[in-house]
Amino acid sequence: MRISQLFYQTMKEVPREAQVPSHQLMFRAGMIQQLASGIYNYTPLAKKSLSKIETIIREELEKKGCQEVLLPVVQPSELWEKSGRWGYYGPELLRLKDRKDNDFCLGPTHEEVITDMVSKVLKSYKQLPWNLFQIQTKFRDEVRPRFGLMRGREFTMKDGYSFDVDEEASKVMYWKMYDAYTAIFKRCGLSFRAVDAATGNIGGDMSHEFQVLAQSGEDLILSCDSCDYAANAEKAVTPRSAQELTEEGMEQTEDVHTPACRTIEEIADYLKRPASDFIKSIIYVVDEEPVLVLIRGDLDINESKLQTALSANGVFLADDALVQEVSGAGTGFAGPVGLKKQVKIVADYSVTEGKNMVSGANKDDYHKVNVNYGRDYKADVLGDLSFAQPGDKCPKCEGKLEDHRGIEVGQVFYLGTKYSEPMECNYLDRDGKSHPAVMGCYGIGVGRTMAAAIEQNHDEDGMIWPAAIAPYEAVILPLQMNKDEVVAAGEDLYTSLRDAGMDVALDDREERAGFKFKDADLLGYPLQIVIGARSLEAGEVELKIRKTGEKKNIPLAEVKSFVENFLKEEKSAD
RNA sequence: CGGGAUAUAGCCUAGUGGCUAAGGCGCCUGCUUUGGGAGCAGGAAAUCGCAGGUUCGAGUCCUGCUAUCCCGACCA
Repeated sequence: MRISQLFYQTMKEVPREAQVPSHQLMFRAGMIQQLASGIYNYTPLAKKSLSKIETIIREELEKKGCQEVLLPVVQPSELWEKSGRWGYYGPELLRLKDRKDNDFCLGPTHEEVITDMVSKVLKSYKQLPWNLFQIQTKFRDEVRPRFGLMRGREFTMKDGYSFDVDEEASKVMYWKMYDAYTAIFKRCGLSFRAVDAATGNIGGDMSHEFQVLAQSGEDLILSCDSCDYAANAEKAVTPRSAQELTEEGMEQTEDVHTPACRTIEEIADYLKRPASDFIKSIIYVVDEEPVLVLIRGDLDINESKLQTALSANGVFLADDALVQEVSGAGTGFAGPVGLKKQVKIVADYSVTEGKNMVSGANKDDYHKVNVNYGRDYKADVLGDLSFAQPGDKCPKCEGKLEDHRGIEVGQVFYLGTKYSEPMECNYLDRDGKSHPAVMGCYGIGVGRTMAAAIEQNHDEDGMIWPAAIAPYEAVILPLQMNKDEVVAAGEDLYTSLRDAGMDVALDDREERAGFKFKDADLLGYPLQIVIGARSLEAGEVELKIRKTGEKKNIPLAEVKSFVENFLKEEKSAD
């Protein structure tokens, strides 16, 4: 590409809105423009990088026997009603109507459509397995889009879905995809970790996230300092377990007056006891049923674990009216003993760890002291509902968990028959018996991967692209555009590198040297090939490796092989 | 959805109720310059987010709306 013809513009300043490095730098480099909140235009530089990521994805998936399809963005509500998600997907699902007043949505994901598609073709076990993927636009009406491409509303995603005869075959497929993802992100030149993850709304019971390690990451990851255990903090297992309490030392419960003490902090302060002496009692609505959730006062309820523990489709905080109805008191005074309305009680292991705890008394302005698990109340479900903390013991070994920030660029799920059953995606086995296909699903955020690469690889001068996904692998910078021999050397080199199959740019603009250097640093070409009058007299050009800042003079005749070797090495997956 | 903030030229910003809304970046013309975002001269570019209101007078004050960002809640 001749930069003089490239559609782009670089800038020295960034808008106040851009907060994270990838957003700021992509803006300054003219790669993206914001069209609306969470919705962006991608200019040629961005599109080139995206395409390279997509190519890597396609190559690695095809190696595993995956086949590419293309499914609609606009999807009829019927499919979503069939899977049950039309009801509980919530406002993130952008719904619209056509001229005939029929309901549609913009696809935030494609389980429904693909399962429907496959069900029309699937007849026999002989056809399986299938693994289908697409690279396509998704729309999710995020409550709070932010950080440029990191959390947009409209974005490009590779989503894949596998169909197998049984759980065993599906799990083999799962690990095959795990390997493919590992290969993909390695080839993209990213430093990442695969971590145990929660499955959330999408369902299923096994999942890994591929997290690019970067300071600006939105996710908290906990990993063991001595074994290979790593998990998203919302999934990471805590060292707690259910304790058997003896009655020894348990004292009589008693209601105490605690006016206007609604939060743990207020009541702890008022009674002069540590937060860990309290039982935090929060009423949730779980699949339309009120549930009382208990946890020790110094811990927080992990809604993701709660949802999993109850095999629920969704968990939401109850509103004040429901709190009143269940507990008989205003918010802040609920407790497990003496509820006005008996509801299911779910408790974290932590409430079994102490005696004579304090909870709400289900009476306005009163708390109950000396509440003991087992004697005074029991939970219908007792489990691990808290967040693991850095420093906690590793659930797999004797090591300690340490924390990292991560950007989730991919996730793999084992789904089971969550979609194939309601959507009647069935096959006949050897004996003529019908079974739902066993599914897995696998996603990669393409734009987010690009943004994550920048988050992980930049300095104060600009981006530092991994060679495999750089918009251009190298740039040729003829410095004195008024000197014919400099211009000619640039043109020759440009032609020769391009003929050798390299993706290079030629900065043929009538600009001063400093200007070109600044632009080249900002755009982050892995390699800058500088052609200046001085070194050219000696038959040499100067190469600058963007990543290390290293500069070396090389005879013109050797440039091609040097660049070739450099790029080959940079793009190799280690 | 709660809290906070912002909206002035393509971009970044200044602008105390009062004259023709100011500067930088970028853009155009000419000269000059050519190894780290040069210099000089000239020029184009603004419905001050939208709608009301207060006022002799509003970019500036008030109300409503919209959009955007930040923190939190939320988030395959």
